[in-house]
Amino acid sequence: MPELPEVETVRRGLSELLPGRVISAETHDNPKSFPNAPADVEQFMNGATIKEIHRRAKVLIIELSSNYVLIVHLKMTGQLVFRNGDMRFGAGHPSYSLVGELPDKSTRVVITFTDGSKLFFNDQRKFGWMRLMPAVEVPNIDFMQKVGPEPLETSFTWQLMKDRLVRRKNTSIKAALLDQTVIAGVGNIYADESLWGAKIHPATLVRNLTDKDFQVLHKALVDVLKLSIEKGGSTDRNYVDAEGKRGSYLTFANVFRREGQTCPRHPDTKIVKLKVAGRGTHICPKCQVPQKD
DNA sequence: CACTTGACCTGTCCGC
DNA sequence: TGCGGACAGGTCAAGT
Repeated sequence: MPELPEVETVRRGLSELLPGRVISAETHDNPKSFPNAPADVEQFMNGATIKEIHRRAKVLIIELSSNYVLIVHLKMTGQLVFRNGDMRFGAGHPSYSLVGELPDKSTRVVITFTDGSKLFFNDQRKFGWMRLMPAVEVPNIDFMQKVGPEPLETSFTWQLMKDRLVRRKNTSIKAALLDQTVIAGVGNIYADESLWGAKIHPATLVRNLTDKDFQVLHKALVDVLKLSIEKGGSTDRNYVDAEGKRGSYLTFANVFRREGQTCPRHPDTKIVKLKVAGRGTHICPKCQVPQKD
C-alpha cells in the first residue's frame, strides 16, 4: 500500500520519535518478517542507539550507532507504529485507523527501547520485511544498484524522466511508471493520479508519447507526490503514520478508487476502472483517450 | 533481452 | 449467516 509519500510521511514521523532511543530487545513472530539470527540481533542491535532515518524509494533505512541499519519495506500492508507508555489507541477517533492495543494479530516485529517505549512493525499480509545489515553493505544490495532516481530531487527534470521511461519504450506508460528501476517510489495510486493529471491513457505505449506528454506528466507526477506528502499520505485500508494516524490524500484524489464518480474536469463523465499492466486502473474516459499505435 | 504473468499472504467485500 | 470467488496500494521469480 505505501508508496513514496506514505513512506516519506512515516520517515518524518519516526525522525521525530526514534533518534536517541536505545534498543533493548527485539521479538518477531515470523522469520520472513525479520530473517536475522538472534546472535546478530544481540550483537548489533541490542544496546544500539537510533540515529537518523532515511528513505530510498519505498524503503526505510534506520541508522544504528553500531554501524548497522534496519531496512524496512512495508510492501502492501506494513505499518511502523511507535508507542510510548500507553499501547492503546483512541477507539472511535476518526483520525486513527488502529484501535485497541498493540501488539495485535498483525504485529510481526516488536522493538523495545530502554525507556519502555516500543516500535511495532505490523503487516497483515506478511509481504513486508525488516532486516538488520551492516550500513556499508546497503549501497551494494541489488535493489540499491537498480532503483531509479528519486522523483522529488531537483535533478529529476522532465528530460531525465523521459530518458528513464523510454528504457521501457514498448510497454505501457503505466507499467513503466510502476517499475522501480525506472523511477523510484511510484505505485498504483500516483501512477493513476499523475496520468489523469497529464490526460494520458495508461495503456499508451511509452514510444508513442511526445515531449509535450513527458513535460506535462513530469509536472503532474511531481505535483501529486508533493501534495500527498503535504496531506500526510493517502489512507485507504492499512496505511497509518508513525503515530497510527491516517493520511488524508485520498480525499484529494481525482480518480483513484473513484469509479462511478464524476471526473473533476468533466461533470458529465464518470470515472471508469479497468485493468492495465495487471493492476486496477482508474481513468476519465473523456480526458484519457486511448492512443492508436 | 524485453515484457507479462503468477505467486507470495490475509482479510474483506460482493453475489448467491 | 454462510460460502466461493475476486480483489487489494508491491515486488520477485518464472514464463513467453
